[in-house]
Amino acid sequence: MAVNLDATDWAILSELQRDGRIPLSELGRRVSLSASATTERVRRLESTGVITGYSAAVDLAAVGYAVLAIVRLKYPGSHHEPLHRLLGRRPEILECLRTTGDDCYVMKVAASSMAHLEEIVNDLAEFGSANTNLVYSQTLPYRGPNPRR
Amino acid sequence: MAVNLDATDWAILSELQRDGRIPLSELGRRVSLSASATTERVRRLESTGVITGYSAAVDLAAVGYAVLAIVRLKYPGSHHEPLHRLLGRRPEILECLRTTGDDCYVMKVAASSMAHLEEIVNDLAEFGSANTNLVYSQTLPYRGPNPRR
DNA sequence: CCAAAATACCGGCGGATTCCCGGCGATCGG
DNA sequence: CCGATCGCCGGGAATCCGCCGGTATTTTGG
Repeated sequence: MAVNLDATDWAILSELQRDGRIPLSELGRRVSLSASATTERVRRLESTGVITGYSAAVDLAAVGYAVLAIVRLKYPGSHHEPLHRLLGRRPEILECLRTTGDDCYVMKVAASSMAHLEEIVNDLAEFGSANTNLVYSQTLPYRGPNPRR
Repeated sequence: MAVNLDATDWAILSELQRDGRIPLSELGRRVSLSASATTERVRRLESTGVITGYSAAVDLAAVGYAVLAIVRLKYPGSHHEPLHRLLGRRPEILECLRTTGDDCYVMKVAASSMAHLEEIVNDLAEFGSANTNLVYSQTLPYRGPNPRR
């Protein structure tokens, strides 16, 4: 599953994580490679599954989601389909991880207001006990993996 | 801070979150707009701060980070600089949110092995009591905001 | 050690895309 | 009614992408 990456590959990943829309020619310039060699590298990274896609980052507050919360859900039993259906129905649930420990699921939830958040948490509480923490600020917004020096 | 978005804007955001590298002409085709009108819309979304950037998504396991964990840190006191310095020194810490509740910080941490994870958590435990949960799987990988129907 | 093969890189060409215009039509305020 | 503003469209120049053959370096196998 793990692919071997050299310094140039890491440089490419770093640039593409910082700005996923730079032209390949510019990317080549930054990593000191010709455009075609860069293209080939990127294509390989994509086809080996290192790069799984590209996406625009959207500011939550700017689109009306003023509240962000971490919700931990203790979910007894093993009927997971209803939860999956809820994930499909609730775009406000932005991310959902299954974890070890007391809390089976950890989710990131966006809402436009506290009332809105309450509504979502009510839905979640149908499944188990939900523990909610509001997010003050993103001390460190998500950054992709970087080489361990 | 919040910007008003019409259905076309949301369609653009949706497409760009799904594939941040599609040509603007193709994007225009998908949202039924000319290339230049699309360009103008995207430019506006960028300059108003709705779109904060573009980035490539990198598979953690594929680059050697086989272990993912959620670490919650109870951090007494208000000396946050040392933690910030640690964030800069430890690329394995992928994300860090400051939250309400008992746990002041919630982080997402990637490691190549349990030993590696232990090392990182040791660093964190210098600051307060760290509570770690391993991630089995990403039930729902991060998806950006979508309109609340 | 040498030769053959494989790999990674470069440069150039045609087609597509982006960027920058001016122009058109609708909406708004006076 | 009229001028101004806004969003959209279409066109042309510059740029970029995808594909090609050719060259240098590394790897493989005898």
